[in-house]
Amino acid sequence: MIDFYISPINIINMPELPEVETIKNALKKVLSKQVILDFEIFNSKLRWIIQKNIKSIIKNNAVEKVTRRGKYICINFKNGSLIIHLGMTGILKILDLKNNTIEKHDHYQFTLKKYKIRFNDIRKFGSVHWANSLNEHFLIRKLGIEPLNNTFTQEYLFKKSRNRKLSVKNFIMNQNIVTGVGNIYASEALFLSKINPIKKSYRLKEYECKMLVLSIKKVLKNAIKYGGTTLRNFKKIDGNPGYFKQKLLVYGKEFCPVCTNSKLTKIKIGGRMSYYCKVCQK
DNA sequence: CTGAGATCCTGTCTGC
DNA sequence: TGCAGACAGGATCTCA
Repeated sequence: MIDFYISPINIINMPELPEVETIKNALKKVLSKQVILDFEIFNSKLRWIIQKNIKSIIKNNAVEKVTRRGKYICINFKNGSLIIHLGMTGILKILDLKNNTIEKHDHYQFTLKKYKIRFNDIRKFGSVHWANSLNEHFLIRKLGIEPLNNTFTQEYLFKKSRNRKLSVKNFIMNQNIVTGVGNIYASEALFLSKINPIKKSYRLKEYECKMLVLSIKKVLKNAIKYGGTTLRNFKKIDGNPGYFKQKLLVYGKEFCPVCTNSKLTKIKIGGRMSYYCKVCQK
């Protein structure tokens, strides 16, 4: 009766940095110092084919620590790391050892001494990789700065944005610039910064970069505090849904929370739905 | 190198 | 009721 999920659990949920951080922290409690007794693949065709040799590498190997880099969960062993991405619909189920019911969209699982951890992903945008050296892995090595680090500053963002013609929204969602910001928190941070998401990056002023850096940090920290955004049924380790959704200012909303009479503009930028107030955001 | 657009996937929703 | 088509989006890939 210990079955519970520790990931966003429905379609239309987008695990971004706060959600992955929350999941990582939950996973840490279950996985730290544990020995992997088995690794089984039910369906290897995810975003990338799951490497067949993972089982032989991690079997009887002990987890040293669980970390996060951008939107990736890293399970670190003494000789390397597993890199897990949840894609859009990936969830991790913590199951009783006796649970042998493989459900639709279950793709792989770890067996520990007391639990099984099973990955389920409807849209198969998720992935799992083994890396002998985490920071040299192709998924990790190109990643930009962690937004909650002190090195993520207005000077950095200003410098990086020079000569860039793409929209600010796509710019801050580029994982090679700053990691972990996805569609929801990009919209939120741009609203707090009073910056129009379609503005060309090279036109950002220094004070706008300052606002943007502060807003990104604020939005992400706040979301972590509230346990990640709930779009439908995000469940934390205790099984209670997160409730940051109610805290969202513009994403999925109809009216501007500041100038309440203005209808928010809803357009696609780079193929992604974007919400902003054309009165407040210039 | 840059940036725009296609692509992968499947459950849900809309319209005929 | 049934079914076709649109839609959602993270990250990579292709192409100009």
